[in-house]
Amino acid sequence: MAGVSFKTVSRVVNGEPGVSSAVTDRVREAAAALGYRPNAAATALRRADGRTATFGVLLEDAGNHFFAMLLRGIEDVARERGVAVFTSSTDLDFAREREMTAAYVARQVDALITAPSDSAGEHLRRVIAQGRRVVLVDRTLDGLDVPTVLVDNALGTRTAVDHLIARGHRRIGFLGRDPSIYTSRGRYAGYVEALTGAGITVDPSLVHREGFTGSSPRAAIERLLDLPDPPTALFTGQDVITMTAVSVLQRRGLSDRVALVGFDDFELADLLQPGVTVVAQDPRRIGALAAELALDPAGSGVHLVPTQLIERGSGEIPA
Amino acid sequence: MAGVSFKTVSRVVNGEPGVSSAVTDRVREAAAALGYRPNAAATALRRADGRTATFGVLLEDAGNHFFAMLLRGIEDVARERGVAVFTSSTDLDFAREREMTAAYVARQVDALITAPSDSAGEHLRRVIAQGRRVVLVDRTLDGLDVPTVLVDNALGTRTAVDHLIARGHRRIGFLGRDPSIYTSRGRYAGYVEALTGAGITVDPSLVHREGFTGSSPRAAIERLLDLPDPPTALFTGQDVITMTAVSVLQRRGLSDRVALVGFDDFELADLLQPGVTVVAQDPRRIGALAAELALDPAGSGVHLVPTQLIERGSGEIPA
DNA sequence: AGCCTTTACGACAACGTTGTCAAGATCTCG
DNA sequence: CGAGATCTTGACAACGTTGTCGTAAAGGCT
Repeated sequence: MAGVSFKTVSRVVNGEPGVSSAVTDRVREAAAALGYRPNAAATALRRADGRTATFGVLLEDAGNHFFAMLLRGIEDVARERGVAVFTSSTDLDFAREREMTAAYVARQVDALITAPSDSAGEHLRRVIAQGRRVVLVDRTLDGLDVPTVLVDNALGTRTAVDHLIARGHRRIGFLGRDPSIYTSRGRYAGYVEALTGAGITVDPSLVHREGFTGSSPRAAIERLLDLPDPPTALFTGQDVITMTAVSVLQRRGLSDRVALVGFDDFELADLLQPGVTVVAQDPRRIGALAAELALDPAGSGVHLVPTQLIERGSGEIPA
Repeated sequence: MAGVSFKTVSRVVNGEPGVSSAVTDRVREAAAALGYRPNAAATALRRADGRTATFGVLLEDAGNHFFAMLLRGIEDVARERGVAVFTSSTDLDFAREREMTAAYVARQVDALITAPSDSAGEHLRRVIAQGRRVVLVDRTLDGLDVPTVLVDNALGTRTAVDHLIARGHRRIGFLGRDPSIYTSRGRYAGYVEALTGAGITVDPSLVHREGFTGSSPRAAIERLLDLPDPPTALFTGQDVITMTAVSVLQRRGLSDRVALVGFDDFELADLLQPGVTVVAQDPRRIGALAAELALDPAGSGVHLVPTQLIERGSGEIPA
């Protein structure tokens, strides 16, 4: 339509030098009139560096507030740099994790940003060996030397449990997710450290770790509260479990009697009665940092994003 | 490595007939050993139908619970069918909307699933004219004959406002988003219909529509409650505004005095005091339906997903 | 004017696949 | 045992770009 070779179009579109301004204008006009967009598949295929300007993001659940905000953080950075983002949720299903990793690799993503399960080590190693960039968020795996963004789960939990201990609590329940989840292990470790640091022995009957016990968090909380010598405080190791605890405590009229601190902030935590004290993460920042590491060829190492204890009432109930 | 031509590899990988089982095994072994994955860019480039098994999803905010769940619904269906999903949030910024649409078109998505702004008509028309599949969710545009998934915003709102009227309320505040948002217009229309249907004239001083008024929802709620003759009930036209209303009412100690019904369900709505009555949508179903329409070449028309009034207490406070 | 440099373009190969076609090997059946 | 059918495989073009190179035209210098 502009009466030039397709190579000249390529030059104009990519802003390469060596095209007269008259021809440039003609090409631009024709491109606008036709709604021409370069075919990204062909571009990626031909480019020397093979870059596709695409990330693959693989998280547990894009419907969960924490991961949704993490995704927003990735998006924010990606959009600025013209990178498109594939997303998918695993729901902790390893088959899906493998399948989606393969799907992203087939689509030649420039980087895979993922919160891996413990089992992911093997296939991630292959992905890395093929020279594809991998960035880990929220969770990590031994022996994988890739840029990683984490929080100090043990430290955050220690802060929370110390906070409860300082208010006189000795019997503090722990409600955590399956220990096969990296964050869950760190949080349990922090709980144990805090208690032993204060000279309190860990009472296994106050500990619920999903997958070990088999029962649901709700049943576990009920069980703890039904003990002859029930806990005076609860630490919950994830937002969903925290909300479950709030629900159970409310239904039993114990909201103002049993202290509660949860890991992860969530919407409306301040509007509940009492407000829920939490160890907050900054998932948007975690995501943004991960995306920057994915874009920076020199990016490496483990980056810790700090957590913050937010007092809202539930964690300040004395023993 | 398997000692065959690359065409034979293609046959094995795609399960085409006419390859002996011995060769198939050799190829599979070699592929496994090398971690070979077909290059999706090359495949898409060469395929007769040009399919990329990729969707582009463009919503307002993946961090908002409604859109996050909508995205999950899309993901659920997409994964089943081997489709990868690009996601991006516009935050109502039209420049981003255009930019990301172009980015998805360049990447040859099989379908663009989007909640369009009013301004998107022009560029979407071009995208459709180029033969690319477009599916609208949550919002629609006149003169775009594409598969669409909506809820009946006016009906849902009428149900909510009728519910308040049935409990004796006559002065019912309306707190909505910018009328440039499709859903916001339908919800306001439903509010007006319900009131006039009950013989109540709409009092403009009880109506806040962001963008018209200029002020924030929080300021608007404060203003309404400060009126000499304040509303006895509020209808809030979106989850974020509902949460703001809960916050203001709580701070003023009016939670048990002023009735409240909100559009959109949200987490913890049942754990607030009182529980928040809402007109709930089923965003996951909306997303799943949209994805199915995107995959089905025969999919067309406007599909309405029903809303449901969930009574939790705040909407049952009498005048 | 004659030569060299620069500018502005096009021709062509290549990226890694799939679709088409051809050809050799093997099987079937009278 | 031979002719035809079928089965298995490879050669080659093509998808829409980018990178390399060639070349005609224009410009600069002596």
